[in-house]
Amino acid sequence: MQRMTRQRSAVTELLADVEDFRSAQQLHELLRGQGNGIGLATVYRTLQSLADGGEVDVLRTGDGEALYRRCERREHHHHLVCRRCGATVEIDGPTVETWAAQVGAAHGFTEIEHTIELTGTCARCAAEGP
Amino acid sequence: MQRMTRQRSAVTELLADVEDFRSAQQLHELLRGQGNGIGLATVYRTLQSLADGGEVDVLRTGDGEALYRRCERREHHHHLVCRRCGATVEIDGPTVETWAAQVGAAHGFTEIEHTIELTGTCARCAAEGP
DNA sequence: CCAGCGTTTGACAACGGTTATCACGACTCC
DNA sequence: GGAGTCGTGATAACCGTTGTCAAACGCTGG
Repeated sequence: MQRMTRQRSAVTELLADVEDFRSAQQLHELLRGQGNGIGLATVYRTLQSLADGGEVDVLRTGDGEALYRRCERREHHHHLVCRRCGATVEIDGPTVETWAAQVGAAHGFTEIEHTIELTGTCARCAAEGP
Repeated sequence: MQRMTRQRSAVTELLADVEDFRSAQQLHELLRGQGNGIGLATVYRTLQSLADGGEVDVLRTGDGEALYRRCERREHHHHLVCRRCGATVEIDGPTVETWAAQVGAAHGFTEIEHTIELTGTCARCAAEGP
């Protein structure tokens, strides 16, 4: 049975405020910074259980680090992420969904899943220059 | 300057034989097993340099492990991978390329890159049952 | 309100994949 | 053949993440 603790609500509230994908360690630091004492292990556990429940989305960075974000929509969708500032736009692409299913079926594969993530530089970051 | 050593050619030859995505550690074991003494660090280094040169493709598994594979085509493409046996089909999708570029541009993002990977169960594995 | 009990927490250790270190060996060019 | 360069490999360090376990906590029924 799931219990509501101070730590758990601190994490969910923080996620509600933060727009972009953040690592577990960043979230831990933020919580510490705002006076909410919390253990790192607890942050990981909480994020994991939220992810399992589909409450947050998980993204793997190029070097294997996991990033978390609370998304607007709970249904299946993808992301367009700024490589500079992490700003994120939620995307849904009926086009690619059907494309993925067709390609899989064409090669005799079943139970197709797909990972689609777009990365770019957002307008604001592009304006700032290097 | 790149030098051709016994270890380097052992890795590239092994990659030429192996069809599916393998982890650095698996490749290391294979090399050891076939009598080719080689250090783990060297395997990592070699794979990294091959990946930098676009000679092999790198795939990140769900838990952050890196998998390597020597692909037929050097141009940009994607993969359909069997989640059971690792069998891989190379895919190119003009559809998704243009879709990705359009979606990015529509949100003011520039220098769009995309990650698209399909996972499924191949016909052979599906036939075997659980 | 309180006691009891199962859950959650958190400091810390352990883990697993990857990368850095550095002494040694191999190769190259003169 | 000697000097300088580059590659190797055992080992240690790294870093994100997960396991451990006693203590603290939240809930529930009395």
